[in-house]
Amino acid sequence: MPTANDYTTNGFAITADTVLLTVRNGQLSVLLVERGNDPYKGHWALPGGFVDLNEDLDDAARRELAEETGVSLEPSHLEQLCSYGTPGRDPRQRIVTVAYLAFVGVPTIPVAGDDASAARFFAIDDLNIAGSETGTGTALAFDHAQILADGVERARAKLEYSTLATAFVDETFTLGELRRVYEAVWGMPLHEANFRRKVLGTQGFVEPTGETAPTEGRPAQLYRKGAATTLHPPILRPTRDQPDE
Amino acid sequence: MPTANDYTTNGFAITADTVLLTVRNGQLSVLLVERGNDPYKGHWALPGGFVDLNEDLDDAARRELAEETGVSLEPSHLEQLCSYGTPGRDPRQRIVTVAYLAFVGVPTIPVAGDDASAARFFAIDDLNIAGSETGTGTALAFDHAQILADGVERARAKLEYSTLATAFVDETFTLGELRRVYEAVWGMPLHEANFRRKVLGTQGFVEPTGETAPTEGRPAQLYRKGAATTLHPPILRPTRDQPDE
DNA sequence: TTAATAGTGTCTATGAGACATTATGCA
DNA sequence: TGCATAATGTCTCATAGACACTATTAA
Repeated sequence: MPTANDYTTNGFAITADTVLLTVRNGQLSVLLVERGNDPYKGHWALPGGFVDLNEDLDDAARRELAEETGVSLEPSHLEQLCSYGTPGRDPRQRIVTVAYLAFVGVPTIPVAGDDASAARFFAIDDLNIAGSETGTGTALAFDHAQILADGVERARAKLEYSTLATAFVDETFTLGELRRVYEAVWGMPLHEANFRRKVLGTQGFVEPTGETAPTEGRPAQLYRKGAATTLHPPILRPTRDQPDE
Repeated sequence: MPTANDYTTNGFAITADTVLLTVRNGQLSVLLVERGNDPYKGHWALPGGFVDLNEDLDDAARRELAEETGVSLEPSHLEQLCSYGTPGRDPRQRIVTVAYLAFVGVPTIPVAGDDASAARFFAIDDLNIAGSETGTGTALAFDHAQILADGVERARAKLEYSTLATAFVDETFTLGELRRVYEAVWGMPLHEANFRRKVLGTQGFVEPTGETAPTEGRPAQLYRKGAATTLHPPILRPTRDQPDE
């Protein structure tokens, strides 16, 4: 098994890093690993690592995620985010990182790292990234704060026009659970009745199972993901009504 | 000046290719270069080439575009599209291509190639790419047909929620010209009166200059790009009303 | 009974699509 | 005058936001 040092040449190296998002305790959260080696030893970073010379990019992202965190992903649940290759972003050599984005529900995640010294979830609001108002002092390695910020914004946008939200809940779920996903990712409360009307009015978004689940109040109908992947019409974020200006 | 062969090692190489789109004669078109060397000698390809070891990715995209086609772009008019790195996509060695997307108006383009044997525009509908119905036999080099298809789809989507269309017209333009951009990119006729109402009703999209331009019929008001970059509300493509199914 | 959440009904404002009509240039 | 395009007005329908109200469970 190659280690990072095998790739330290005088040419380019490629890494594949993954922004794995989930919703835990009502908060949008990301899976990070603590780096066990320099550079940035002891800092938290996105799981990922060097792409092998005969390995496809997304295969590398899945392999590194599994090695460092124990999380195994279906190939379909991984989408490319962006690539980052500014000279100097890694002090060792010229490295171009292809970043991926993944969305999972909480119960599917057995976090246990092999290569990294630790792996755990952080609430986005507790990290210092662009687009997050609060944030204490957890400084991410490399330019991973920027990558994470780009991934969070992509996720927020995709909730509007895709069925992505169903990736964050169990196989069956209530509309309240689905709404709390939207609220956690967008960071704002939604109107319960209107949300229900929009979701049920969008063909193929969810379909009822006929069963109910207990809640604190009245039991809720259970739904499962429908056949649609894109939403017509989209479910838009509430008014960010100031034009650019 | 390094040539491609300088990069042929047993490691990774990075290329930066650009999908440069414009609207010519009412047709969405892309700038391609004819390859002067193997592999794919004589085939048409996206302009681009190898990234230097101490060069930023978007700098390389602009440099290669200028060298091969004579087109100089502002840095701001270039956005990253996606990266393509499947093993075997280039027969020489393992190459990861970072693809960029650019939008220009026709008059800004003095096409003249240095490195490539020829450079010219092709109407998207005349190429064999996904998402294009017709298409004669121009086979693109490498996986550039896929990259081009991804770029075209990105452009179509961005017209909906951004002021991108103003990048395809002159500094001042009529609403008819702007509408014909939308019609060319989306490949469908738009309702003239409703288009006008939506554009003028979107804060910051366009602002009147007070001057007029002659047309075949009644002279049209001239507008220039406004301060907005994103559109609230978006101008959505007409009904693709069949859900996924 | 109260708290809490699920679920329904309705009023209003807004924007989209469709269409009719007028305005203004040129051949 | 006829033609082509620009520009305006208006009708209808669908959807979003807001809000009131009912339903069903547990404590």
